[in-house]
Amino acid sequence: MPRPSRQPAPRPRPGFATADRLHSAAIRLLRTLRVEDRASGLSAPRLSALSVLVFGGPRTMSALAQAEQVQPPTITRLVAEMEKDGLVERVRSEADRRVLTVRATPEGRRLLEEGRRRRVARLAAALEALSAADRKLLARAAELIEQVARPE
Amino acid sequence: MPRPSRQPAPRPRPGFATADRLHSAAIRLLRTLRVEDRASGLSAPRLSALSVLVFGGPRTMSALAQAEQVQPPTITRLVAEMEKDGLVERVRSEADRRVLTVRATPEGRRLLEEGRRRRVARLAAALEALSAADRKLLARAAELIEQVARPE
DNA sequence: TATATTTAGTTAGCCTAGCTAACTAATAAT
DNA sequence: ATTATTAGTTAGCTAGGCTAACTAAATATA
Repeated sequence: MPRPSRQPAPRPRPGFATADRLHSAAIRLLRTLRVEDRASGLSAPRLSALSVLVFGGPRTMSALAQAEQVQPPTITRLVAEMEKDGLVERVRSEADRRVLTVRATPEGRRLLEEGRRRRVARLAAALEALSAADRKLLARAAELIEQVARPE
Repeated sequence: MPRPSRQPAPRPRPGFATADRLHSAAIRLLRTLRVEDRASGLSAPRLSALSVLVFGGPRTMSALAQAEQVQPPTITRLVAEMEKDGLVERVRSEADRRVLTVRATPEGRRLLEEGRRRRVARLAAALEALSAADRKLLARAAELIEQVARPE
């Protein structure tokens, strides 16, 4: 008996099952590592913004909003509070006086890197349960994911 | 010249570099897929809680709080609002009348699964840029990550 | 059995972080 | 010169985080 629906049967993409498993694994991985974030004393939005600035470099308010997938007013306030706490600095652009460039302060960078070290250390400890070959496979997988997960 | 620090030189763990790369890759991956979440009309905390209930099954308020790594009052309110919106239900336990079990409603499940489908579809599309062998490698990597990222 | 302790969850009240709408100031286009 | 566009802010609302203090049920203890 044919399917009664009006739409054609969904053609299964080759990588759908893999995508599903990879998606779940990534969620579970980050959920597990997130427990280390409490120790930093920074909220999730602050850690996330700081990570963009530290690992991706300084950028304008708008660019930061886009990276964080939030609206501009959210960034205005977040950055204002973070600046008050000495985590970031805003610099007015000479070329275009409307534009503000935000960058992490040394203190902000230090805090973020410390937190990241804790997360990565926990993951590294967990990876020791694997064989060297499996770790190698994961390293390669990380490369592939970076390749594929380019923000469009 | 020996290092002047008081602590012994940090012995590099075998998997530290791999852990670092994997961590970055996972962050970038989920950041990329997150753009699909707007379409669900649900906030990040709601999607996250719903995902625990749908994929991990019903659980008590406390267990949900622990899974979400938030304090009990946060869950009380989140669940109350989600119940009002028909996403979850609370059921008083017969055995212990203090305990409430939370579960997703069919509507909650439907919304979550739709959203997940969108995220996974986007990832699957991206994976088509890879060779079948590379996709196979990622499937294996997902298994390894699941193995390693057990919430302790 | 009566009381005390522990446990599950809620309420109150505060702060941060999300949003839209409406604004200012600077630049670019007409 | 004027108009339109762009970058960011302000105002004001809602959702979601916290701690402290509470209620009610279950468990332990005197």
